[in-house]
Amino acid sequence: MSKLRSAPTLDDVARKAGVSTATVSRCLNAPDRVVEATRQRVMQAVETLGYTPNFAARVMAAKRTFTIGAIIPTMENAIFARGLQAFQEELHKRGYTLLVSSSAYRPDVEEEQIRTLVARGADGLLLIGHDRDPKIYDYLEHQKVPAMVAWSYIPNTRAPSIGFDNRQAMQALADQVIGLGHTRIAMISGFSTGNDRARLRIEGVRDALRKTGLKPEALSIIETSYEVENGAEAFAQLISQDPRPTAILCGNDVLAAGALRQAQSMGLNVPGDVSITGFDDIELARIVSPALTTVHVPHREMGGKAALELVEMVENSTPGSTIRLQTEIVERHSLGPANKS
Amino acid sequence: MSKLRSAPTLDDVARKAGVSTATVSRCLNAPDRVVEATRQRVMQAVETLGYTPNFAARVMAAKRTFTIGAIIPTMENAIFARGLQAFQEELHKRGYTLLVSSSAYRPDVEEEQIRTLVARGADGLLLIGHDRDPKIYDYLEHQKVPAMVAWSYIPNTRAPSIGFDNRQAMQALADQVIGLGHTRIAMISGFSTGNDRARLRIEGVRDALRKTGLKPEALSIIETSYEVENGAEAFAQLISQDPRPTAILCGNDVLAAGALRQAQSMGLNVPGDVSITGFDDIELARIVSPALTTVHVPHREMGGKAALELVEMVENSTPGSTIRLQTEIVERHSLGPANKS
DNA sequence: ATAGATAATGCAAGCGCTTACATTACTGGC
DNA sequence: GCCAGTAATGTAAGCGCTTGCATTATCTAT
Repeated sequence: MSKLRSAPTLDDVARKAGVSTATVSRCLNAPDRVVEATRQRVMQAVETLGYTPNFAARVMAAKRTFTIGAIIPTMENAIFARGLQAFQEELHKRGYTLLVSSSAYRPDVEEEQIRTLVARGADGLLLIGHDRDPKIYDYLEHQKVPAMVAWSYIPNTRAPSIGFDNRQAMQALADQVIGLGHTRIAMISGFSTGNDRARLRIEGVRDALRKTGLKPEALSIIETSYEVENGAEAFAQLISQDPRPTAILCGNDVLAAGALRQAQSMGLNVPGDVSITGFDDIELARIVSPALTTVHVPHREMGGKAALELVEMVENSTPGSTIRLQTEIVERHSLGPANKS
Repeated sequence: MSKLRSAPTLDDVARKAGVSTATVSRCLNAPDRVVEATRQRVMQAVETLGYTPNFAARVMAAKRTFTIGAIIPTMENAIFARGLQAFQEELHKRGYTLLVSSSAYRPDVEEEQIRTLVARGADGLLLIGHDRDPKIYDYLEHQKVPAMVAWSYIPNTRAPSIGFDNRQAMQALADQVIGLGHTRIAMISGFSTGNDRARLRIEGVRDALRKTGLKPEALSIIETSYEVENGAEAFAQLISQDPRPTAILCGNDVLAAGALRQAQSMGLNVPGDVSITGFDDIELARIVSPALTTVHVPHREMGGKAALELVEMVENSTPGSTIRLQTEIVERHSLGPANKS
């Protein structure tokens, strides 16, 4: 029976070049183990046949995929984009391919994605934040797939992490807000269950309040999902309180952009009537006006180092180290002194 | 020699359940071809062993990956995010997994990514825009990997596409601008080489100009890459012309946001002194103030339908059909009547 | 009961590659 | 020139799964 015309295989190349499949394989994976003349002949054959190695077969034989998986909560806004880009670039330099999927902030979806990625043979995984069912860490351990957590820094957890201290960073910002005379402070946060970053940022604000003798229980917080609309809505709700807050700290820039828009559409001056702050310092923070005073996160550095660290874990079976990055407050124009009215 | 403890295989499950590997395989892939009692026993074994099928092996044996690849120009802004999300959701419903990578608008990178995705056995590919080396289409054809183009609508091309008529959409917007009395019009576009969307949008503006007897050659255009900064810079350059343009049409919302910011920082009122328009209607368009008058693109619809269409091509080896979607102009506040000064 | 049909299961041949090991082709030192 | 030593290449055994076909168990209608 004649073979159907289909993608050429190693065998076809070998036959065409008059060598064994082993030699072809070596040409592709370890060119220096093959003499010049042969290599040329083989490469010639590869070229004319338009041969592309079959990934699955290669993986199967070599037990390595050179693939790293990453699961991020969302792709709809730019929060993770820049860091992920750096992650991918660094990975690429090291010969790895990145597989990305997004979980829409849903733990069940995340778990499914993790399993999918593992089944696909990801050599390692990048996860965002620490909070997740411990069973998942068990599973990963059982499958011997190293995982690294990013966007968070918490030592002594199941997985090593690279990130910043969300709590401390937010506290520093709150300190500054308080220093400007604000006492009626409110907060718009992402949902804090299952999201250590959101949770710790809230704690950070409470810490700052406590430090200056303000009652942290009095802090009114609205938790919502990270969308502009929701930021706007939450703002409307908070600002209608009596007495009205003079500063509204937002869990991220997206929420802050929403709050800002709402303030403006309500005819409120920012920061004259009310101050608004963000977190992350994504591009958006500089686009809105007034530009957002926010916490700058070293996205690219985080992504790049995460890649290095993860590759190290994969290749040398090391446990991986936990790295703390610094954030800094970037003062722009959405935060001003409290309006003592 | 004792086997190293490693992930359990089909064989392990089969042995544990006292059946053949074929039966286990069927339990997993076609449960109704196996009798209840056996299935339970097998599932039990799967459970206790913590078995996860090996993807590469499955692919190799089944010649199908249930994977679709997508290569988008960038993940750094939200232009493709929403559409891709819809694409992914629809794919997921149909049992497919999406692999995404970004090419940073570079043809060479795109080509490499295409090859990678094909080598990984993607059953189909989603590409953005038509413009690319014909060799790539040859390659795809040779490898028998169906590809669908999105974000563009051009009939009778190498690959079927789903999208909108960029030229006509931009012309409609330009018509409106002209209708408002603008005659000195400038444009900030993305690089048009290798980017049919950018190219056609420019043509659209020229068409509108021509239609009303204005000279299309007089249109000054700055081409730059799609970043806020560049939009700002281009704006500064265009606005310094004498006579100064009264309307600046931007190739997308990101560029428009940059232009807007620059206008404001130069103390120019938008749209009082100069009108600015965008394209795409991403979230950003509603966040900036004044909110952008722009062209609304049905991102989610496009993504969803692209998925349907591509799956159809993959599963039934159909050539795929080309679908045209409608855009509409959304009037917000960055476009106003020409200031006859 | 029993032949004949049908459902459930098992057997075993690949899928396309990598790689340990075996074989063959070159080196240079004498 | 010959031999040890090394470099280049070939041989073939899997990797873990799916699936066509063969076999065996179960059912239906007489």
